[in-house]
Amino acid sequence: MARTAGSDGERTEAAIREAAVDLIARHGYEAVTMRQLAARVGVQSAALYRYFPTKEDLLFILMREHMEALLDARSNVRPSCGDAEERLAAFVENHIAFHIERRAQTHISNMELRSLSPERLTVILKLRSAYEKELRAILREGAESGAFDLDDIGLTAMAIIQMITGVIVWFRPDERLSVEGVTRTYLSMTMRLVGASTNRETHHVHAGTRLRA
Amino acid sequence: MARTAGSDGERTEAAIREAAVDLIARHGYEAVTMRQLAARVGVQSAALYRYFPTKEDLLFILMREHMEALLDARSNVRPSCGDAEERLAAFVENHIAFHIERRAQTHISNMELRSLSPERLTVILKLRSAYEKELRAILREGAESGAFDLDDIGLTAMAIIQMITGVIVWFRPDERLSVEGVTRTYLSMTMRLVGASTNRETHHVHAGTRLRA
DNA sequence: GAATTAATTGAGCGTACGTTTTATTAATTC
DNA sequence: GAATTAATAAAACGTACGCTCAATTAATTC
Repeated sequence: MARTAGSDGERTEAAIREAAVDLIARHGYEAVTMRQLAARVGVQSAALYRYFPTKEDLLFILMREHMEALLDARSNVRPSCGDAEERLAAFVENHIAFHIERRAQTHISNMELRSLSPERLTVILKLRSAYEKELRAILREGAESGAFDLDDIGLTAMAIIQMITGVIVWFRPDERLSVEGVTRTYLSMTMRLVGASTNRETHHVHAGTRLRA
Repeated sequence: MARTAGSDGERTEAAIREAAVDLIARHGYEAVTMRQLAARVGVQSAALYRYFPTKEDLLFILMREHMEALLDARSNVRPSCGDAEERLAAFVENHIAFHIERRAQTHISNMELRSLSPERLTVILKLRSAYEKELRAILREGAESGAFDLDDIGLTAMAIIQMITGVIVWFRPDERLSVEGVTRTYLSMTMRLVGASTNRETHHVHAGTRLRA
């Protein structure tokens, strides 16, 4: 046989991306085969090569688009330029919302860096550090204005990123914890971490929900 | 040819483990081949099977021993039973020291869980949660005694683990940052995170080293 | 120093991988 | 409605994988 009735390039490509994100996030890039991916899409493996020249191209495209989407999401929230604490809160809230919504892509972007060629790895790492740079700028502003009290901007930035990205490792949205609740708690922890002055006030507001688990 | 002059089972097995840890941490379990591993050891791939029945057995053994070593290291530090803050400090210091010293193994234990069979995955996850349970116990004690001020024990524990394990992602010991300096900063961040009361004092002690980066 | 055990090689088995090629059919254009 | 383009199937190519087996040599035992 050959072209199937109702086949559509755009839909097929989207289906490939979707299936690839899910499979690679679940089993890892190296463990996923092109035949497995094709089967999930409902197509022969040769058909994949009409849309993505190689397996690594597919991985790279998925990762690059995820990073670009992260930077875009960030740009759309940034304009609200208040003080450092407001900006940090916006950063954290956006980060957590974005990563919970895109668990699978985030997993891939964090785990499969070593499967990229050196040049492509560089591209992804540049996008990543552009994002992290924004956090460092916020921390620096807060440190200089006295809004924050922290030891080391670089270390604090890494610690915050690790902490708030770590949510996707264990958090499942339909449990005892809502996205809002988790975001609120992480925001509170972040503020304490940077020694924000409004620390204690923020606290006592939801003192009633404390000490779960 | 066959048995080589000076060959020794114990030494060969140790060499296989060492090479496997390095290769798997660098390239990922799925990407490393038995032939590649054998070449690194300086042996034919068939020889590997004298020491490890399958590739997955090798992975599992490496991971299990790493987790057991982590729990052992923890046991040797725990007896110093002071208040919650002291115990938390001991936990964090031990955790960071252990993970910096065993970067590669930690990477493997965090990244290659999905390559284990369900039964073996369960074994590793049990060891992991036994470790995390200790942290939660410390947090609970501190929350109840009033030494700490935190929203949610479970979330705080996960946040701390993610934060202090994240050190191995970017930290390289021979840079501007010493192991001691990083540990001190992370300890300080942890204490702020849990709302420990001695927060501010600890701070001003090394106020002179602040605001790097 | 013969018998036994330990350690390894070299060849190869069966399978599955990423990818290419060619043919074929569906949709679109004119 | 013929010509063209888009989308796929089917088959296969070359390679590399995890792993096994038989043979062979080094070390150890008695």
